[in-house]
Amino acid sequence: MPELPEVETIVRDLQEILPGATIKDLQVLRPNVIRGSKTIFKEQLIGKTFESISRRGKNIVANMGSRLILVVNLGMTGRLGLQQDDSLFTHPAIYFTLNIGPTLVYDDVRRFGKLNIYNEQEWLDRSAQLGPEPLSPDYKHTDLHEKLNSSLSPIRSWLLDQKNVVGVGNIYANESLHLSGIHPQRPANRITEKESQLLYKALRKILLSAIQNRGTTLRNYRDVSGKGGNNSTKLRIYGRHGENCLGCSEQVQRIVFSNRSAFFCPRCQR
DNA sequence: AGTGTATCCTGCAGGC
DNA sequence: TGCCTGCAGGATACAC
Repeated sequence: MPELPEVETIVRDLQEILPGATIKDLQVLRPNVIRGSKTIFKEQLIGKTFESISRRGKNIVANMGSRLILVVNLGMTGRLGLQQDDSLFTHPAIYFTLNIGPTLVYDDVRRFGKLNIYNEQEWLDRSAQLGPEPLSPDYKHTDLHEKLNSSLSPIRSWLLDQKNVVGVGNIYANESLHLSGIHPQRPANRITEKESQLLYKALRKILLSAIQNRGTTLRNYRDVSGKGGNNSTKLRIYGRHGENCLGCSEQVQRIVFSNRSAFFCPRCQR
């Protein structure tokens, strides 16, 4: 469910709440959302204090002190929130009892999300396998162009692969490709330098404005306080098949490849 | 090596 | 109403 803008919104919310909070107790109701044994997971986390919260791609990264890192990937329907109103959590998977404030809840309808504990080195290694952050000032359009050159895969699939660039999921891949006028099935290595520059700009613009709108809520996504994001009405192409393209009024098409829907305008995107 | 597909789950919308 | 099918923001193990 959540892509970079949604995870960024949650991380900013958590930064206001968690640093300094100590985990007093922990209940794992759904063991399949954690890697490894529930007993070890509890042993490692109970008594630890949240030192800082950050984001790497679609991962929420919590520094727990003692060189221990808790990494939360929300999958499709994962969500972190505070238990101020029980009715908000339909599928609680983990309860974190803190020394201050309400209980922190990890809730996940489909349980595709995962919580992982790493030591510092393990996380560095894992993080090194991920691609660059698209919003980092170090990320240049030439980085994107060079990497595109070595791949035959359709550009929409390429954008979803976290080894190439992190944080982009199906919504923002489709949105960026529409804004830059590139067909989702175009082989990555057949994107011209000029087009890759357009894609680079589109990607950053789309992600930044979605962050400003606190993310896209189609169904399950909620911020930490339980509110949906405001970006869904701003979508230009995602989910709009059968409607008119905003640029040229041609009908928006939907096709499926790699088991995911792609939306595009046959006139604006070649 | 580098891609595409099936799979993990539950809920919901739409067709009959 | 109820049953069936398809589809949903992600990541990964596997087959080619």
